[in-house]
Amino acid sequence: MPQLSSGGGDDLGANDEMIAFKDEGEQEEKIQENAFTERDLADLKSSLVNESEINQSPNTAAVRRGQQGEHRVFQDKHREHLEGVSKQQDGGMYKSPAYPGYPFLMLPDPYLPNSSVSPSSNKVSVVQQSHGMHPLTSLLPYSNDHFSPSPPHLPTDMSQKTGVHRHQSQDLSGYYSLPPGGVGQITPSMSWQSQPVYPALSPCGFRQPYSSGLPSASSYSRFPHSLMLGPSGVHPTGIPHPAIVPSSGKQEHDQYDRGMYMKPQMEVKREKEPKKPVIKKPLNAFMLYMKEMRAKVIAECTLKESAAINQILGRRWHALTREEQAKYYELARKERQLHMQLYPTWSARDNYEAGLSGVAGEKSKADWGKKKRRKREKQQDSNTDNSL
DNA sequence: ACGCCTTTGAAGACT
DNA sequence: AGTCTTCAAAGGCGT
Repeated sequence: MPQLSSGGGDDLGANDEMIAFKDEGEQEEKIQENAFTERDLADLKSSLVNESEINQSPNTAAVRRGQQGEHRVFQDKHREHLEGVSKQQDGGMYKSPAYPGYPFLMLPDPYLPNSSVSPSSNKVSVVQQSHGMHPLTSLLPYSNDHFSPSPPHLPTDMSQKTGVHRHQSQDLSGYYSLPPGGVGQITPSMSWQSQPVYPALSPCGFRQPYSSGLPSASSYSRFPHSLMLGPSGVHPTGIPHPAIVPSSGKQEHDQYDRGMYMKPQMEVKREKEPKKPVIKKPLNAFMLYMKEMRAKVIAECTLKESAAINQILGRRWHALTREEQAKYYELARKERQLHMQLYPTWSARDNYEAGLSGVAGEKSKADWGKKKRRKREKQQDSNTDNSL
């Protein structure tokens, strides 16, 4: 792999890595992406409309799968690259920052209550955003007061569950400058706040400033509202950890995400029907990227449909340089580490069908199999249609 | 009210 | 080991 052969410890942006992109046609895509014009957006919109008008043609899905396969090639390679990156980073990347910084989670000095981010500081404070925040993103702000390896608010079976496959990460301190038992502070290497992380190219390809649709302060432009932290840094609900949400599906997730915090109406509902909280999955790199960029796409493309936005973001994701993507991969890795640290007993399986069952992790295998079959049948149907 | 769409990546289940 | 499935976010839309 070119990216792995980049010298074992060399900078992420080695030339040979880019050559690999070019060979895979990614370079072309990048060029196209940079040239993503308003017309492209219109095309995308119209194509979306057409897709729906063409009766959700399975061919579209097939094409998309093909494209995904294409992407997978890149992703696989990229993943391998990042594994190499991670090894490098493990070796002290965050002692000597390789990246300009992370676009979110950490706030520049002006936004930090104690201005904890400073070259001389060994820790980065992260405060809570008020709404629309990723649960795990909000994990970071939690102080040691809130953290315990087995948070008291967790359902008891979380800690007692058998078959625990998670264990305390021993190398977490390599990423977070953790005091004994402490989480919520990060090593200071992300001295990113002084540099623009992304080119001034909008998600739609518009080369126009973000001044119109986004917060006027340029500093804020890198912090979409969904990633902005709230004033207090304290979870208003009293739930010690925002990654834990009521377990009944989208609606409550939305409540969580938008205000994060339970509305009175919700409290009434909870009184009637107490539900076990759900610990959400940590966001992967792309999800983190989407979370950051979504607001910009919405503002500049006047799009609201998430499906369309996600398509744009998917393209832009592939248009990112490896260095840019690596930032998100690394951040996602950190979040996984933190999540693992906070919830050592948590498993992704806990949330399988959690929304339907209302009881995380207790959905029967049979029910899970039903859904699998249903989806499989769905795909078979589309394949059948394609073959006709 | 709830599921789908749409994206990528991680994790778990399955073959 | 390799493949498949689910879930994570988001908000409009359809049922």
